[in-house]
Amino acid sequence: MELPKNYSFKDAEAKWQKAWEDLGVYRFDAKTKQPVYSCDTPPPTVSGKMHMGHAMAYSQADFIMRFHRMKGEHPFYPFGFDDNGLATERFVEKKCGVKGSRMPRPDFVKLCLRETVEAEKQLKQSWQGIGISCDWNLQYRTIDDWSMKTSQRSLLDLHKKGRLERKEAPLVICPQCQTVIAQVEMKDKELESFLNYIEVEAENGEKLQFATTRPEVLPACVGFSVNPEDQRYKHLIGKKVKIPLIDRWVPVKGDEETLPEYGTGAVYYCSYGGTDCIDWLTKHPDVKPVLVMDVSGRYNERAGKYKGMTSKEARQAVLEDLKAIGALKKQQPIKHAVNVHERCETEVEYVATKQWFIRYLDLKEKFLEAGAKLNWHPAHMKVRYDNWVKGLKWDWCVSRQRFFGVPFPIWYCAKCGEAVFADETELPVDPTASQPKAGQRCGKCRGTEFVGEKDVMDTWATSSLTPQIALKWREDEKFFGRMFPMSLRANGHDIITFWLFNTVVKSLLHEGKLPWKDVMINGYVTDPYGEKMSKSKGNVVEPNVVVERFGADALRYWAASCSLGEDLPYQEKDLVTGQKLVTKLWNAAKFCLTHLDKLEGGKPEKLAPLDAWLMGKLNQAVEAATRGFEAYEFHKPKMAADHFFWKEFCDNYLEMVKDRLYNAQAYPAEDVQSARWTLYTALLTILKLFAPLLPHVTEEIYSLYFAGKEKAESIHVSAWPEPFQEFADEKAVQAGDLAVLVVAAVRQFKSSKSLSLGAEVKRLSIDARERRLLEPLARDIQAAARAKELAFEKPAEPLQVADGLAIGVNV
RNA sequence: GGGCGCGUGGUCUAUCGGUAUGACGUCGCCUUCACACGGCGGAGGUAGUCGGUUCAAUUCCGGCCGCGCCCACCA
Repeated sequence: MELPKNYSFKDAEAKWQKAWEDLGVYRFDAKTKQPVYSCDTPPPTVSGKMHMGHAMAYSQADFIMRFHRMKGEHPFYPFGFDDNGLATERFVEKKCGVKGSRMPRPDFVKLCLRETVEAEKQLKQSWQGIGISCDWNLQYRTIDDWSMKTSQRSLLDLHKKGRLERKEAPLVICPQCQTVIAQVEMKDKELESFLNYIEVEAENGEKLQFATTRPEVLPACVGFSVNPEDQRYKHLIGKKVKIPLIDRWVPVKGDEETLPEYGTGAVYYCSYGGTDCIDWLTKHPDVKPVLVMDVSGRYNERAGKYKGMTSKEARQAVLEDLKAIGALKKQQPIKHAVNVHERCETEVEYVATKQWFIRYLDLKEKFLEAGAKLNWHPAHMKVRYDNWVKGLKWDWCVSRQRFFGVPFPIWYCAKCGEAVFADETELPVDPTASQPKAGQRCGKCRGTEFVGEKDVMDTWATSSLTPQIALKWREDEKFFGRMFPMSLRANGHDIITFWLFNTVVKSLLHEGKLPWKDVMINGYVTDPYGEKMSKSKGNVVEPNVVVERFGADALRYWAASCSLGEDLPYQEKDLVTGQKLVTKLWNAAKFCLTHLDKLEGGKPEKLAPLDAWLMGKLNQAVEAATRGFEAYEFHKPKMAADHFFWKEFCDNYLEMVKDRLYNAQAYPAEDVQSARWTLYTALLTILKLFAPLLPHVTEEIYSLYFAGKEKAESIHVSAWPEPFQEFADEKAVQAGDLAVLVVAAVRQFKSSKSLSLGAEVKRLSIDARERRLLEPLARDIQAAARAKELAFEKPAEPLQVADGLAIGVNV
């Protein structure tokens, strides 16, 4: 058997990606008798291209899935696309030159659907291009009818469980752009500002001051706080103070959080000046908010003379008015961080609106317990989850004032405003385009006219259901029962607090258990200097380009080079390393196969000493690789396979066994048979160890030779190697290691004399004390050293090989 | 400001109680038979910094410095 001279990764990778798909190598079979190993991977958003971070993270998850497949488990490995939400709207608006807010929603939604289908095709190609072994028949989209149905079903279920509520909540708006903005559209900005000291009068006539950076919200002031321990003010707690300009009396509360040393130690609260104000109002429910700002970003009639102004205008006006009456006592310049709208850099405003919430703050303890039951890889990532849960202050707001998303299955009674929920049989439903089913009446006033909820759900409300979406939740109960919880979630460390946490929440609320057993958390990809890749820095490298130049196997090899959870800089040299390995594998296989035609018979009873050494080393590599993959530490299998293949197998074994293969007639038949069997077994095992990392080149070699001999049609469904316990022979390993040292010493000698490695040695002397150990390997050593004679004797000019062992080389 | 992580030869990285792994680069040598997309050999690090625990620390603990990520409108 002769392999072609060169391996073309371009041809082979394209060929195998297609063949795997055609042959259904990765197809999930619901009737399988094998234990199922399932994986919940992130659905990438369709609004972008695949980037190196994706390439790394999905490769890392794929290593694990490929390992489990070979271990004899049956993978359930679906792939999804996340295509609802703000990012997609932006993407479509930009691409088509439209504005979602300026066109009829059904038209916009239709447009988004069309564009995302197109984008998904390209993304699918990118993911296939790096050799992901998911089953594309299990593909889902977070906006398709099934996902929508699942998401709406989840909402109805939460309603039934009393977890859904509609309540007043602050919404972030940009007063400049006059629009509602999302968390992700905000950024931090260090701002030069003034801390304004304003005087108020207490009930008892006492004058005191508070300090604020936001005097403009004064018309909305409803409360006042001091620290309960603060001797200056504690006697005022429970009394009232009069806010100037609006002459409103507001209550003074005692709050631990009010720091005596900041400003004057007194603070005012407005509805709403910021999240702290909202918190304060939540803590003091007896105080009613006075909402002075509308969604337009302008003050309304409740702001009195400031009506119609924006914050910026009001700040000016309020300060002037305060100055005029002498209430502005001091202005102290300070720097502080504020949230601004990323596009126009305007400070954001908070206005109160009705929103849908999933009530879950009471379950913090449960969430912490759940987090503790998950198997985190790496373990320290759990802390991020814990800190997030402990820091939660809000229920989960799931409504968004957007267009392209999963609609709420909710109408409101046109008469009394009472919410009416869709029936589960109607799902998926768009309440803006349909009515509740016939005969439905308002539960409160018996009204028969309804208005559909216009808001759509937050994208996390749906993507937090990926296990339910993939596993046909409430559609195929038997299947779901068997498959849930899933085995593994692969997740980036940046979205532990969103995607991972939200998925845990939904799963606990719906099913009362965790969605998966294990989680593996991946890191980021940075540029060669450790900086995050971003368009604005111009340091973005595209995986498609990398695959084109170096091959998917090389890309994956790079992705395996860091430990799980670590950030990895993209360096071209690392891709070259992978490419070299692929070439080396090809060449080594080419050599082996020319000698395997004559392989006859099965496993020998006893191995030749050198072969026993190699098998001992092979066993170690197999054990290390298996342990590594089982612990999600894919870089360990990589190192084990690398080391065995490159050092032990190529550099030493092949060089030492060559003579036995080329001059077979000069050796006993059983030694030759031993060599051929070892060669076959070691090569096959090497291919298998590398198969999860380098699926293409290993499959190519396997298919050209081993597929015909072994039972599996693809290396990826062949059995993961087990150590050959019957050949575990410590003495042989020890002897082989020593023989390798002797050969290395001869090489070193030749190198130091500027001799070719092929140069003949007249006589090689090995210290007689090692005769017992090395004599069985004498012929192999002699052949590798190209020595005409080999003798166990005291060397004339000794070269130190190891402690206690010296050799002499006579050329 | 809070949390988490990281800081190892020129560059990236493994190890994580007994002076350190590998890759790339670099220098020298080697081309008849798997591979010059190669082989062999050499040089190069006292593991950010200070201090503590220990017979022994890169590895454990604490301070500091630097970097990254997540969170947070201390009015």
